Amino acid sequence: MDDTPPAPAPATGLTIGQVAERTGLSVHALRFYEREGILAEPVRRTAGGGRRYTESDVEWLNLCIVLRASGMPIPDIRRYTELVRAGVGTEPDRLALLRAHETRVLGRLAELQRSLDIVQYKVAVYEDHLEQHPAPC
Amino acid sequence: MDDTPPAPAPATGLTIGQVAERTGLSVHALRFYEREGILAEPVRRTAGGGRRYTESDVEWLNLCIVLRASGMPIPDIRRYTELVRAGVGTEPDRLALLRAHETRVLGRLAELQRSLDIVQYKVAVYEDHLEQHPAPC
DNA sequence: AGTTGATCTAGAGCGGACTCTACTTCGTAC
DNA sequence: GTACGAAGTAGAGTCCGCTCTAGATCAACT
Repeated sequence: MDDTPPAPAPATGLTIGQVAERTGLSVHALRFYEREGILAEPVRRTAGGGRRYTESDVEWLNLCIVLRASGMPIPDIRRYTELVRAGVGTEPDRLALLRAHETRVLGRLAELQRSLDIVQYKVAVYEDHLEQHPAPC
Repeated sequence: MDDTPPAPAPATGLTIGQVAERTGLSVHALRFYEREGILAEPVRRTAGGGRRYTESDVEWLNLCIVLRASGMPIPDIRRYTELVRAGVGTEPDRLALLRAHETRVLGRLAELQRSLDIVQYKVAVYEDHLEQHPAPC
């Protein structure tokens, strides 16, 4: 019989290249993250084995990027992902994990700020110095 | 002739262990930093080859610690150290280096703050949620 | 003289987060 | 069909900043 379905299902979703472009992650990093188990749900595949990401995959990745940018190690992101996957009932644990991270980030911010103060102090000292002893020669 | 000098010269200065204690760096890290050439001046040695640090070595190390804590890579610290060692005339370069670092730190602070905002938003969402659907039995 | 315990050097090893390689396969274009 | 780029896998390699090991030496104490 003659059914020639115009590529129905598999054409849906974003390729790994498109997701790389949108998120700023490399395709290598995307595959790496998947192997590390930090995607909320398994990525769908085409018949040929190609990954097809949904918009919500991209949103999840954006969260992962934020967590990484704020210094959360991959194992912690994995733990959080697992809680989300486990579904209803894990909310208190997720909250605890996020709160702990919040605390770490606040600490890091404070430390950075302290260092910045010192750097700025030194900058000011050099500026003063150079103002009084301009171009040497 | 009965001179029993009470350990005159070599007894001066801090041992590597003492410096480790004061700075919080490990003795390994101290030797590593020296190899990396980020000490302002060569550390003095006892007859037997043991390192003896001065107070100003410790001060310099404290600066290095601040620079590291604010994310300056070791090669940049080395560059700064070299400028300081080179002495008078390198002040403009040192200032430029510190200003560049200041800019990076400011950027990092902004990025961290953005991430923190998102984390705190999520924390708030979970808190709300758990307030309305308390302990799930 | 013997036993600690701290230090020395040179160099290997580690943990984290990717990044890259090698080689195969898919899908579309000509 | 064949040529090409994008994608697949498994696993090795890279970079950074230490950290640790091995084996020798040293200073002080008993």
